[in-house]
Amino acid sequence: MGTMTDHRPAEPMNWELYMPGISIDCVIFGYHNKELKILILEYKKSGIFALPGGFLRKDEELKDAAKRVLFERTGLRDIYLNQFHTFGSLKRGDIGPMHTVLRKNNMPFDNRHFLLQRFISVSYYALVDFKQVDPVADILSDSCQWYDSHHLPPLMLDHHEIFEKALEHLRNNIDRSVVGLNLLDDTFTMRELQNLYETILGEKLNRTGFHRKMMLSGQLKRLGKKKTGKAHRSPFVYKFTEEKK
Amino acid sequence: MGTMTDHRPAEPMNWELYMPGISIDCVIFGYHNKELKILILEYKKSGIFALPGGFLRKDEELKDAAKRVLFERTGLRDIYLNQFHTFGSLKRGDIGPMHTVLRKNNMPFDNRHFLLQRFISVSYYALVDFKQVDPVADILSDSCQWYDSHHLPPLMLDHHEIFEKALEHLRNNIDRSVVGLNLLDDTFTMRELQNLYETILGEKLNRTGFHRKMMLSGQLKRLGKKKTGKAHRSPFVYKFTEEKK
DNA sequence: AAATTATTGTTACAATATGTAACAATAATA
DNA sequence: TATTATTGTTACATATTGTAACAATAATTT
Repeated sequence: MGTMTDHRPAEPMNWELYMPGISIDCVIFGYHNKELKILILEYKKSGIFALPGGFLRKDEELKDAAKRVLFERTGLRDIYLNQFHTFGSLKRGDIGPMHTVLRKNNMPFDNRHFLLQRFISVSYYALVDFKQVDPVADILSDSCQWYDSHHLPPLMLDHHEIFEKALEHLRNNIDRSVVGLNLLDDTFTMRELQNLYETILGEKLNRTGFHRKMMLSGQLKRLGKKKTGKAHRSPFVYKFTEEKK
Repeated sequence: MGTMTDHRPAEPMNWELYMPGISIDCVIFGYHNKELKILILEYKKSGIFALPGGFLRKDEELKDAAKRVLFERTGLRDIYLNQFHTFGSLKRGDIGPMHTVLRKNNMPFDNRHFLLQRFISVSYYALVDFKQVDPVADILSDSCQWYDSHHLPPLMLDHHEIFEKALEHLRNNIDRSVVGLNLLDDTFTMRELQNLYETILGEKLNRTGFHRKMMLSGQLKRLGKKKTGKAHRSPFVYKFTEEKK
């Protein structure tokens, strides 16, 4: 976790520079081995798991704050980001978990500490290339790891609800080429694209119907053939006509 | 403008009870005479127009805050509400307009006044029965009026962008019966329903195709006939099978 | 009372999209 | 050379959508 690079801010937080009561949470999706993966933080010594998140600087655009969080966790810039909902449930005001984190880390605080107030969470989901990501833990966390979306650890506060809503929005957007562009390699076979769809939607799709729909959609360009080494006809490889960025 | 009832809070705001930097803005849609209407506030003596909005109490759910704003402006409870986006552009931090409002109203303030900070706006759209609404101005405003969505006055800050995004979401949700349930009378003819669709979508629809789609959707129940007084066949009246609430 | 008018409800048919099965192509293996 | 597994293609049934034609009918006009 973060052995290669460390994007953590070196200085401790100066809370004066941040908007109080507003947090940014990110559901970071990756795709590997036919599994939809999510990046999850574990707070030091507390056994508390959470979505990667951060705060909004007073001089910063919302989306830039989300980009900053993503850079700090993944080292990647120019990531696909989509704001999907803002969560403000009062049970988010449960200071228990954060209280535990501060105490276990021997950090000084009183009950009016920035982190112990009620927070409204503006939430984004991100689509990243699993292979390019080097997950980095932050100053309060001892790990930042990919988890299969079907085997998430118990998450803090309403973070599981946030994940579920993000997945719902991802499913609604699956036909936009930006999904495949960011979760697959540059080139892929039709079966690999179908596997991605089936993983995200959580259901099997008809092979020929899928093939036809994709070819008619106009978002794919067929390239050469790909030798698989298997005892059967070799598939074509495709790429999206749209540029990644 | 609030001649019948006044839902304004009697007491001046105690800013201590509210989350700083977080506002709630509402795009309130009504429908009348084949026009999509929006409720707009005009601040006293300033010529500044804005969406109805308010602030989030520290002990209040986000959606309850939006409901409170709606009640204060329309006198209605149990309104259909949908959170669609959160706006946080730095240009929202432009204190010019609010500065003007406070000054013109001879309200004391300094540059750290609650209202002069940067705000993040969690935005909802609402669907209300035009005929049941009695628009009420608030303490800073001298009017709260319906405007045709095609003839809105110039709006404060990014409020026009907020309206446009709300309309986009309304258009995406138009096939859900909740739209017709809240914008039309309990019973209506097929033509009246089609008029609503055409107004919201901003385009003409094919009559027979619309009729068939609606009947096959299963969300309509046909009642008796309606004498229109016009020299032609009288239409059926319909209602939605789903209950209003 | 019969013809006219305007709009509604229904039917028909074409065009398009979707679900499913059959079949041909082919790269490696037996 | 035959076998095997998977791919690309074609075919056909079913469902959906776009469009036009036509029949029904409530009030008005003649």
